[in-house]
Amino acid sequence: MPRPLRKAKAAGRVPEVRPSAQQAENLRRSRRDRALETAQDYVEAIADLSTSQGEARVVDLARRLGVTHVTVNRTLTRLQQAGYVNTQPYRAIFLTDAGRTLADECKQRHQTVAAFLRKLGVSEKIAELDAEGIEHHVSPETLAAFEKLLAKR
Amino acid sequence: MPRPLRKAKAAGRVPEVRPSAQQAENLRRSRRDRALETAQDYVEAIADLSTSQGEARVVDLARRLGVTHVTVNRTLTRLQQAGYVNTQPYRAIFLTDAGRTLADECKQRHQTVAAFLRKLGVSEKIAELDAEGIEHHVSPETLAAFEKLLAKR
DNA sequence: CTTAAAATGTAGCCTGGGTTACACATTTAA
DNA sequence: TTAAATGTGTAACCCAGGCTACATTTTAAG
Repeated sequence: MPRPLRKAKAAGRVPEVRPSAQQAENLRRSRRDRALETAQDYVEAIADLSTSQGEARVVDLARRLGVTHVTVNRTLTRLQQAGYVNTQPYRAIFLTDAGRTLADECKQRHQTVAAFLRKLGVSEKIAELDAEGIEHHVSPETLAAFEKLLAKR
Repeated sequence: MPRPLRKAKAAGRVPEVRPSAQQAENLRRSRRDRALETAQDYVEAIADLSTSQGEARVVDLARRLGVTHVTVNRTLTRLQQAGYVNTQPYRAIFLTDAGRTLADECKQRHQTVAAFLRKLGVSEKIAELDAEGIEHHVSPETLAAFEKLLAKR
């Protein structure tokens, strides 16, 4: 008798159909969120540069984001279509109202996450590093929990 | 007379260390990490399925990860090249030692992050959801800080 | 005022990760 | 035993987000 290629299906058994579906949904959301991360990183960088340099230019963004100016350029096209920025050839980049709102939210959240990590005893540098990745996955509920702990003492 | 073209920057050159450079480096790391997230999600899912179902099949993975079997298939090819899994056509998927090690680390870290969030007062469901995204960005130092707080009380 | 340097734009390529449509293999039930 | 159902594989496409190489426009030095 040949070795069975697969195990027989346990008839009538319904082992945790839900958990798997829930997990899939979580992962799907994780991936969906990723589409917004770029926009958030960009508007945050543009806001910062506008403040510190007076205006945001493609090269500055490229330096700040750690990519080439080509990537910045193409991404800005998408962000403009999405309504976050206004750009004109060879001119500085400006945030729309929506972009500014998003930037403010992101900056606030980033600072909360970083401060939270520092409060836990994480070093300055690592807190900043981890916050950069974590911030995009923190729901309002979790953010509130972070703030609550920060308010203590 | 043609104007001299700008010389391309030497590849691999490290720019001066500046605040902006630091931020760029953080973001670069964030992106680099993303390349590992998929591997982690897959080996974790394979490990879980192997335990709960006796073996991990493509369809089960697809269901669990919330993608089609095509995506699973292509990703498994890469994971095999990376040395995390062993696959044969029409057969179950097995983790290599490296894959199992990675899976264990991930599972452990995921549970820590989720437990940490719950301890902060985040609801079960949201804790699970956020942990799914956050876990990939938690450095050993931050994980240790999470564990430390979990040990308290 | 010229012109080289710097900034910006464009073309084209790569990879990862998602999809649908269809082909082929295996399991299972009649 | 055979045919349908299920699982797996492959082809071909899409989009985001990296890149290099080259072209064009601005800007700034002489």
